[in-house]
Amino acid sequence: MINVMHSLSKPMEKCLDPQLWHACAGGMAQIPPPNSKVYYFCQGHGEHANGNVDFMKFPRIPPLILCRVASIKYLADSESDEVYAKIRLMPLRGDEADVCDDESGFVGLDKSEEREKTNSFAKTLTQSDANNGGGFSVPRYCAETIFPRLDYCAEPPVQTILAKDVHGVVWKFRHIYRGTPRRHLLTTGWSNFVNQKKLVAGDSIVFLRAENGDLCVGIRRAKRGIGGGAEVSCGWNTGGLGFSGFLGENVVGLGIGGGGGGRRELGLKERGNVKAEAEAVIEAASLAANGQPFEVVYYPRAGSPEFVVRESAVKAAMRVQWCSGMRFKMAFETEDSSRISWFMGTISSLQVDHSNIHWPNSPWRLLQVVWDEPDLLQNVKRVNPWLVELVSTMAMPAAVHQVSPFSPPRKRPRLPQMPTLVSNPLSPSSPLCPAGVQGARHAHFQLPQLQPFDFKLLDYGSTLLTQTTPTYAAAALSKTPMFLLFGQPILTADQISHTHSIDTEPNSSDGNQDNTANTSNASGSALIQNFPPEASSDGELQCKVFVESEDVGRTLHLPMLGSFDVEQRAVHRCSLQR
Amino acid sequence: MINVMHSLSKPMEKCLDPQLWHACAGGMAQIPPPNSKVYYFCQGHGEHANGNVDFMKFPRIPPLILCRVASIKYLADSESDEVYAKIRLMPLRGDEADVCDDESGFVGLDKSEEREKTNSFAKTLTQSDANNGGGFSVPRYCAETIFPRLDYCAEPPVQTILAKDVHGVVWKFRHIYRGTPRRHLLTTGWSNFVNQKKLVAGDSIVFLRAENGDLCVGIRRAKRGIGGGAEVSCGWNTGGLGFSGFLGENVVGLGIGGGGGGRRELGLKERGNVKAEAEAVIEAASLAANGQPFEVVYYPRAGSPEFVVRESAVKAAMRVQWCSGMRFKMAFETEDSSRISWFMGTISSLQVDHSNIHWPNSPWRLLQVVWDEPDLLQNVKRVNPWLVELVSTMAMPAAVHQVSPFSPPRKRPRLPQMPTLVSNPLSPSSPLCPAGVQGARHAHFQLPQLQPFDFKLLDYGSTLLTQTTPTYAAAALSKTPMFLLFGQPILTADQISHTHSIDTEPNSSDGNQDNTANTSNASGSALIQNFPPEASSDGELQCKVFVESEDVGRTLHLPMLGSFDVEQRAVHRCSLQR
DNA sequence: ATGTCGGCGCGTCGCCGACAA
DNA sequence: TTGTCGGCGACGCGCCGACAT
Repeated sequence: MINVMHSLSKPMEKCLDPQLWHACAGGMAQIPPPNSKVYYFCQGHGEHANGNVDFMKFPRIPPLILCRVASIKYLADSESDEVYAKIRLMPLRGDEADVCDDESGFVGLDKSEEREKTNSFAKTLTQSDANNGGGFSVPRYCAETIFPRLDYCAEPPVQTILAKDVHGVVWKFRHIYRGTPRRHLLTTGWSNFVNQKKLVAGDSIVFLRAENGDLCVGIRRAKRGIGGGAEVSCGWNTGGLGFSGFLGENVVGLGIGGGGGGRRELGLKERGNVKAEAEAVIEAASLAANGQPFEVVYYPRAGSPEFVVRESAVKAAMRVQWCSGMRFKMAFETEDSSRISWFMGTISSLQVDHSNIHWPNSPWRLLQVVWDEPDLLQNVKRVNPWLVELVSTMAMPAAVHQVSPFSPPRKRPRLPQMPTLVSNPLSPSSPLCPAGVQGARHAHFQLPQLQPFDFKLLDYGSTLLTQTTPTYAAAALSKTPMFLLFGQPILTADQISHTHSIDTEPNSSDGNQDNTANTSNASGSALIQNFPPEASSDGELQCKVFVESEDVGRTLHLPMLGSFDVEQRAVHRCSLQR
Repeated sequence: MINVMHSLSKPMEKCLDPQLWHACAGGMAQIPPPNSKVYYFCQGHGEHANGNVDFMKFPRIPPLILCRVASIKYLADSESDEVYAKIRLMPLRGDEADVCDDESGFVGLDKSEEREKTNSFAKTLTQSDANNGGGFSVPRYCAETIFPRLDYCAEPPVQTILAKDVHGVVWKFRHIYRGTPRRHLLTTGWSNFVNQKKLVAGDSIVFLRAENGDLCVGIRRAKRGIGGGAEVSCGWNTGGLGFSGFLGENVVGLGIGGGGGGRRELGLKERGNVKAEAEAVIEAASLAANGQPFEVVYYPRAGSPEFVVRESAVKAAMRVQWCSGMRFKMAFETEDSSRISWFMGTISSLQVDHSNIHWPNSPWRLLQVVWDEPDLLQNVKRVNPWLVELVSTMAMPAAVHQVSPFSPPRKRPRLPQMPTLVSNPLSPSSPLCPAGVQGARHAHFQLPQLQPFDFKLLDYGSTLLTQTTPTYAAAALSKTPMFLLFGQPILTADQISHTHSIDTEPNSSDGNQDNTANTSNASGSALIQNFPPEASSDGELQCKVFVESEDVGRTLHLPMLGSFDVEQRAVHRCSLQR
C-alpha cells in the first residue's frame, strides 16, 4: 500500500583517479590540462550526432572557438564503466586570446615516458578469456609487474587478488600459476566479473597498480559498430578530444542516465537519442558563440572526432604550408585498442567538406589523404591537420612522381593517382584552365557576412586541382590579402612576398621553390565562393571569384582567371573542365 | 576503427490490446474514455515527484483544470512490462465546460460485469513459484478457463502453452497435470520466464485469453516500497488516474528510457530523476493552465494518486455535504493486487493539506478519515472525496457517539476519538472559542490574488475542529458569499439560505438540522487565511479572517469570531485553544 | 608465452511425488 | 485445492592439464 520512490535524483559525480582514467581511455586519449587554451570545434562536436546537427539554422555559430579549459572531471559511466570526462570551457574574448598559454603541466603520458611509466597493463580478451565458465590467461608481464608478488614456493603458487574498479567496487580473483607449461591464470571470480561487466571477446581489461599500491581494474569496450561510413580520427600527440552529445549539469532536460542494461551483446551505452544530442551540441555551440562558459563531455573512444584541441597544436598545424604530395604519418589505435600504430600516407589535396559548406573556412578535416595501406583505413579520407606528422618538412608538389623515400616497411605506398593530372600553372593551355574570365565585371552583390572568428587561422592551405579530386579552393579573406594560385598553395601576401615577386609589392627574391615559381600578381582581398562539382553542368566545375573593393583602381591578376581591373566589387566566374 | 551509433532514437509506441492492459493494470485502474470530461489535478500530479514540485513558484497554476480526454494510448514499459497509458488532455474553456459529457462508452469493467467477463486470471507468485528452478502452480480455475483445453487422456496430461507478453513476444511453457493429488503446473520455460522478467515472490502474473483465442501473459509487479509516508488512494469507480512524471513526446529532454536492467531485486523502473519529473509536472500544469493541450502518463500502480478524474465523479462528490462522522466505504486493492477490498471508515474532518497551503481551496484529499481497521491503512489519512462511497446519506455530526449501524463485519469500528471535543457552536464558552475578536479592525492588507479556476466547485465542504485533528478551515471566496461556521460545514450563502436564518437575507426556515442549528449572520465574502498549528505559539491555533470590502457598512457576524462592522477590508485574528 | 581444447567434477537448476495446510 | 519440501537427475559452469601455435 506504500509507494516510496527511491530517487537517485542527482547521481554523485565521483571522480576517478586520473591515472586509472587514462589507463582505461587508452593511449590516444589526451586531455588538455586545466587553464590551457584550446579550440572548440562545433563542427566536430556535431559530427557524431548522426549528422543531424543542422548548423545552417544557426548562422552565428563559428566553426571553431578559442577557449580556456576551466575544469576537468574524470568520470566513469555507472553502467558500462566507460570512462569519460566533463570539460568546462570558457570562451576567450579577443583581448584574452593573446595571453600566452601555459604549456607546462600537460596531463597525459609523454611519449618518452610512456614505456617507463607503465604501471598499467591492458589486454584484449580472447575467446577463451571471455568464454562462459572460463578463466583468464594473465600475460606474464602483467602478472609480474602489476599483480602483487606471488609466492612461487607454494605448489601450486596461488593467491587472492583484490582489484578496485572505476567505481571503487572491489573484485576478488583467484590468481594461480599452473599448467604445463606454467602460466598465470585468473580463475575463481573471473567468470563473475565477465558476466557482471558484460564483457565479450574483443573487449579489453586494464590492470593498474595505483601509486598507493592498490590494484585497480578497468575495462575498455571494443567498438561494436559494424558497417562503414564514419571517419576515424585520433587524438594522439594533440590533446584532441572525442565526441559527446551531452552538456553539463545545469542544462535543461538532458539526463545522462538511461540506456544500457541490455543483453551481453549490448555492451555500449546508447547515449540518449540523436535528437537530444544534436540539441546539446547546438546549445553548447550557442553558449560558446556567445562567450558563455559551457561544458562538454568527452568519450575517449577511438573513432570519435576530437573537437577540443589544444590551441598550440592547431596553430602549429596551421603554420605548415600543406601541399599535395606531402608525406605524413598519423597515429591510430589498433583494432583491439591495445597498441598504437603509425600509418603513412600522402596528402592528395586540401578540401572543404561538402557537408560543411556552411563553414568553408574551417580547418576541420582539411587534409584529404591517401594511405599507403588503404585497406585498413578505407573510411579515413579526410583528417585534421593537427593529427598528422610530416615525415618530411619539404613539400614536393611537383615531385609526386618520384617514389617517396619514406616507403612503408611492408609494402610500397600506393600513391595518389593524380600525378599526371597536376596542372602546370605556367601553361595557360592546361585543360584545367578556362579560356578566359567569364561573368560580369561590375555585378553588384552582397558579400556574405563574415564570421567573427579568428581568420588568422586561415593562413594555412594549399590546394591542387586534380581530376580525381576536383577541389574547389575556398578562402574567406578578411583583412589579410590573399593570393590565389590554382594548382598552387593559397598563400597570404605576406607569405608570398618572400617567395614570389608581386606586382604591388615587388620583391627581389624570385622564389626558392622553382617548381612552383609562378608569380602571381594580386592585391586586395578575394573571396572565392565555390560551386560544388555536383552543381556544375555539362562537366564543368564552376567557382565565383568575388573581389573586395578596397583596392579599387588596381589591376588584379589572378592566375588561371586572367587579369582585370578592380573597379568596385566584382564577381568573376571561372569554369573548370572536368 | 568504426564507430556507428545505433540509436533507437524514437522507440515505437506499440499500443497494447486494451483488454490485456486492463488485466495487467488491475481492477482499480479506470481510464476515462476518449472525449469524456475530466478534472486534471496538478496537485495530485505533483504529489509523487517526492514533493519536490514547488507550485509556489507558479502562482498561476490552479489546483484543478477541466479537460476533455483527447486520446489514450495503452502502452507497456519495454523493460519492466509495466503498463501505463499516455493520455492527451485538452483543457476546456469556460464556454466549453458546460457541454454535456457523454457518459456512454465508459471503458473498463462495469462492476456487475466484472465477474462474468473474467477471461483473465491473475495470481500472485508464491515463494515456490518464484523460486529459482521451480515451477508454477497453476490454479485449477486458470488452467481450466484460460489455458487451452488439456487432453486428460494422456498420461500424464501435458501440453505446450504459448503466451504472448505485452510486447507481443511469445513465451513457451510446458503445462502438465500431475502429482498426487493431481494439479496443474507450468514447468519447462517457467524458470526462464521468471528470470527474464525478473519476477519475485509477490509479483503477479496475469493470463488472459484474448478474443481471437490467443493466450496472453502480463505481469504486475508488487509494490517494492518499504517504509511509510506516502498516502494511498485508489481509482475504483471513479475513472481516477495515477501518477506520472512524464510528459508527452514533444517535450524537451525527458527521455522515458533508462533505469532498469539491474538485479532481480530491482524490478521496478526508476523513473528518471525527481527533478525532471517535477519539471514535467510543472510543464504539464503550465500548459494546462494556459489552455494548451498536454499529455500525461498514467501508471496504474496502486498507491499512485489519481490526478485525472472524471468530471462527473468529482461533481457528484462535491454535491455531497460532507460532514464529520459520516460513514463510508472505500475500495482498495489487496496487498497482492489480486483482489479488491472495501474498507469502512468515518470522516473525522475536512481539511486542507498542510503541504498545499498554496491551494487552500482544492478538494484534493479533502476528507480526513479514520478507518475501522486502522492497522491496515495506517498511512491513509486523507482521501479524495470522489473515492469514497457513503454508506449512509444521513450525516450525523452530533451523533458520533452512537455506534455506527454500519459496523464492519470483522470487528467493531474504531471510532474517531473526537466526540467529546466537538464544540457546541451555541456555547460561546466552548474551549475552542476564543474570548473575543483580536487584531486590528482596520488593518490594510492586500488580498491574495484569487485564482481564476472554477470556484463553483467549492460549494462543498464541512469542517469540524477537534483536538486530535486541529483543523483550520480555509475558504477562498470569490464571488460567492460564504459563511463560516466553526464546527459546522462551510456553506455558501445560497446553501445556508435554505437552512439558516441570515441577517441580511432573512429566511423563514429555521434550519432542518437542529443539531447544527446555529444561525450564522454574515454577508459579503470572507477569506480565512490559516496559520498551521505548527505556527501557533503556546498551544493556540490562530487564523486570520480577511473580509472583503464589498459589504462595507454592514455588520458581519461570524460565529466564534463575534460581530464587527465591515468598514473596508479588515483582518480579524482568531485564536483557538488547543 | 599463451590460446584453445577436451576432460571432468560439482553445484545448482529444475522436474518429480509426498505431504500438509 | 495448492503451497512447500526433499529427492534426484542432468546440465553446464568452471577448474584442470594437454597440446599447438
